[in-house]
Amino acid sequence: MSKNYGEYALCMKALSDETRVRIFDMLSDGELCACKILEDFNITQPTLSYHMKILCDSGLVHSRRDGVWMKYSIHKDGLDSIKNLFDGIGLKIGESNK
Amino acid sequence: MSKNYGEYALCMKALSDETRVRIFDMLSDGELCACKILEDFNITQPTLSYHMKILCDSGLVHSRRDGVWMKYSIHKDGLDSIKNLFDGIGLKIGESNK
DNA sequence: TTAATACATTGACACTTATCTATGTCTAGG
DNA sequence: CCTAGACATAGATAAGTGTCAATGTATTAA
Repeated sequence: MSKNYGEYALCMKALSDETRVRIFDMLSDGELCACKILEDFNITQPTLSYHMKILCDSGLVHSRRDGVWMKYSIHKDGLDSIKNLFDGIGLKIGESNK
Repeated sequence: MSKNYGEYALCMKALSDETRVRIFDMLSDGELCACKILEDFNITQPTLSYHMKILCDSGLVHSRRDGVWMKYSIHKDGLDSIKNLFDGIGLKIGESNK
């Protein structure tokens, strides 16, 4: 199974904006709706919507409707994918330092 | 110690390009000189120089002169920093799924 | 059906990015 | 002191990004 660097780059791009990496970290505490996230930032609602779309398209964040609200949470598979990349690199680096 | 999201975003931005994430992964096998890296890509030398500067500025890659050559390697501290971010998030997500 | 609320989409804009060609800088050998 | 090789910098440019105001869409409640 060869690595899909395009997908890795897409995930990194999703987290390459300070607002988005903050949102991603917020979601580690559990599911949040858009209006709750919006309270923490000085951006407009359309801008947040734009950022959430990028996070969801990357596969790192999952969304679902709950009535009028959109609930966002971390998509474990997406997180595991990049964790595996860095863990693998870390192992190889660590080995060479022994 | 609060998280420096700006630095995280900078690291992610450094890896948000497919060429750069490939280079970073290549470096997990050990130090490489620019001319060796260049062989693996269809880009010009100035473009590679541009990418290496971004990787170095992010703190993820270390560079040193060796005579005429520039040798690049992964900067362990930079890698550990983002590994800690994802590990921390992974732990919180894992806990909530127990 | 109407209104209110939450979110998405569109269009515009300034700014950033990835790439190239051309040129500059630094190091080692002769 | 030249020259050649390896890398960096500058300038140009097409494409992409983050932001907003304005508007559209979908859901719930009355």
